[in-house]
Amino acid sequence: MIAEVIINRNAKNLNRTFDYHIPTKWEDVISVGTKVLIPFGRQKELEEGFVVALKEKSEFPTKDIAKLEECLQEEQIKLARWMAKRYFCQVSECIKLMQTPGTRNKKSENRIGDKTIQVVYLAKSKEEINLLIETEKIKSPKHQRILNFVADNEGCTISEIEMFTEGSRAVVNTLIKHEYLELVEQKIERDPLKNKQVEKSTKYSLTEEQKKAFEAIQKASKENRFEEFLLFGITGSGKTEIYLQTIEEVIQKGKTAIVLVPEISLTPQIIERFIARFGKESIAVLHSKLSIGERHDEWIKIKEGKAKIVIGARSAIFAPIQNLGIIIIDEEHDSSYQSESSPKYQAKEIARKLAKQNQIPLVLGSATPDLTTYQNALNKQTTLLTLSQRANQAHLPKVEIIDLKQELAEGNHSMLSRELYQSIEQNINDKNQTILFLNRRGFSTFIMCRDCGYTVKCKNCNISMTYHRKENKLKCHYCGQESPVVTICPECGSQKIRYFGTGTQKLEEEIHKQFPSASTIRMDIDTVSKKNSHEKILSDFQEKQMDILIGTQMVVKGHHFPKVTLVGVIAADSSLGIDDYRANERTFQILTQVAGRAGREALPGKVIIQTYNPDHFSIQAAQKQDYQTFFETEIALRNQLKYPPFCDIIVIGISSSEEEKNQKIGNWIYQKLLNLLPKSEYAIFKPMPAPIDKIQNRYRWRIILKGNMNQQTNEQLNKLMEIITQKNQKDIRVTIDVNPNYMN
DNA sequence: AGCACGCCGACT
DNA sequence: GTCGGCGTGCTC
Repeated sequence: MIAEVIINRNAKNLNRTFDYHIPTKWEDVISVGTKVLIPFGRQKELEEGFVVALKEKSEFPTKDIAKLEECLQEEQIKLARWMAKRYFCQVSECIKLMQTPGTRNKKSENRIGDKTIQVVYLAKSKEEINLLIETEKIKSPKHQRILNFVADNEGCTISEIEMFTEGSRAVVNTLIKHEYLELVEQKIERDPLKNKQVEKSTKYSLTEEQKKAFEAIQKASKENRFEEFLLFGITGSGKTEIYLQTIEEVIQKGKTAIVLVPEISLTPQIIERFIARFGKESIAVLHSKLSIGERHDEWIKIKEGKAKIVIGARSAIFAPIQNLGIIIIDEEHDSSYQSESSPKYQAKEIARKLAKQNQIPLVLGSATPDLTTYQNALNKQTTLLTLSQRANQAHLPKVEIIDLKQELAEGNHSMLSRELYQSIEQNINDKNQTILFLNRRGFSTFIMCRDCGYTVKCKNCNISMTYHRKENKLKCHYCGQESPVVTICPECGSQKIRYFGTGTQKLEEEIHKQFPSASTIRMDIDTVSKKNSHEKILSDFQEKQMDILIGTQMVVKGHHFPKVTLVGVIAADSSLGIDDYRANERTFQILTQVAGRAGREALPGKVIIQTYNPDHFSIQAAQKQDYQTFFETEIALRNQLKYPPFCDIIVIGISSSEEEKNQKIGNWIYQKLLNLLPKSEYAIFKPMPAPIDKIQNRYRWRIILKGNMNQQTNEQLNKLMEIITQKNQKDIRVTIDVNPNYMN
């Protein structure tokens, strides 16, 4: 017997199968999905691969498979191969998502910089790492950077740290390998749910609406058939209770469940509700803040069938769960379900595929559904289940829109309108809590010379630098580059360098100036990057009764503060001006969510939205919490301009370190596309520089296609990619993105 | 990706 | 003559 094997490494020209002979003793053991070690080329070490097909004969002289290891399911291999075509990536990249974290061959692991990073490292503490750096066992600055980064991420207690270091740079690596093995044997105790002691909760009785929704899902589940549901309910309408009761039924049938939640709202509160109902033994949690080791343990817990419910972010859809009974995707409109790095998969799509395969229901929940999802519901492809009442009878907050143009005209140049100022003051006096939302981090968002118009940009990226007051540095939010503060114009020598634009840091400072007695806490990427700090900020805010929480997107998702009665949106326009077909949708969604944060219990809530576009329909609809009107206006626009769901936007991105190369290959691809695709079905736009035309010293061009991404086109684009890979122009990278999250 | 081969210039 | 730097091409 011959096995077709895919090498477990993501090099473009290895994205194909190789034939290997299966020794007779293993003929019964090896099947599609088995992980094998094989001799490859002239390499001394065995290479890791996956069997993706079996056959009788090969046209090549074959080598023998040398070793077997744990395996994936045939279905998973099929899914990976399908994904590679669908999302224009390597099969091995997709398989990577399905493997137990931490078990992957070192050689095939991530790359940082341009050298292969190889060794897995476990250290007991940050001190230990510092010692390694001091004693010069770790020399290169890259090592140091990685170590610092990892140590920071993991916190500095007895924790396990993954570290990758270059090739066979001997000393460090042997040392590291040695300790790795030792510590694996010790099996450090780790449990992401360790601190969760929650009292058992019981079912709530459902309202009529909830009951109807519950029963509809229940019916599909009982009949063992695929059906997609949109559970459309405003904040507080009791979606979670429906999830819980549906899952309970599924588990009673002896089946299991996957619950996807946006990364950012995978908060203790959500997890606690599940633990309270089902107990923590039967729950596995997967999210990006877990260390590799913790993730590994959760994965094993699922694989061994101990966990019946998987709660996790996007990638949890690949959890190795058996006997799946339902998939639930909460906040289904959230952009984090689409991966932004390769493989650029959409978790909703994968979920749909799995649900069909297993003949089980798929439940999408949202208060502000994705336009495409709602359109599907209207077309009856998806069953619409509406929850129109707030279950706890809390009132909808009062939402006011403040016109900042008018504020300016009346001489108020501060970032707080008079109305918002007074409301905050009132709220502080009443000892109630306030959330202020501003979707820009840092202090000042751009820096310009008043005399010559020069703006300070990142030297690697064509992007304005953001001033961070706390570190007193300029930072590039794309590549992380830092540079010292500029006071004299590098172009004309003028001293009239001015800092414009407001970020969360400046807002916090301003609040301190205006309300010196108020206690504030800030939450954005800069303050939550450390493990558990997200959790800590939220609990500090709640328990220490702080007056004001200032933050970006992440303050608006999935938590529940009974004492927050005022929410202020500092600049509702920040997401409107972007050249992106989803700008209106994003604005509406985020404003609606923000509004949902205020007044969730006995206390009435108030929301103040400051904007320069008070008449914009996204903002108007958000004020009234009126999804219908928003949907009707926006869907008409999409139809008129031929944007999704009426069409797919296919972005072919080209990047290289020399702009001329982009232009050249761009024109070549453009010509190919003109020949390949039927003119009547596709609008093909000429190659052009991308809106952000340089990131990390790479120039970026793109070609935009509008049309339906059908199977035929998909195949043709895959063929095109193959030709491009074969031409193998080093330094040039070509990517294909279908309906990307961000058009930059 | 990794590894060898081969071409060419530099140097004991 | 031979050592090593890098560009090229192949791996079942």
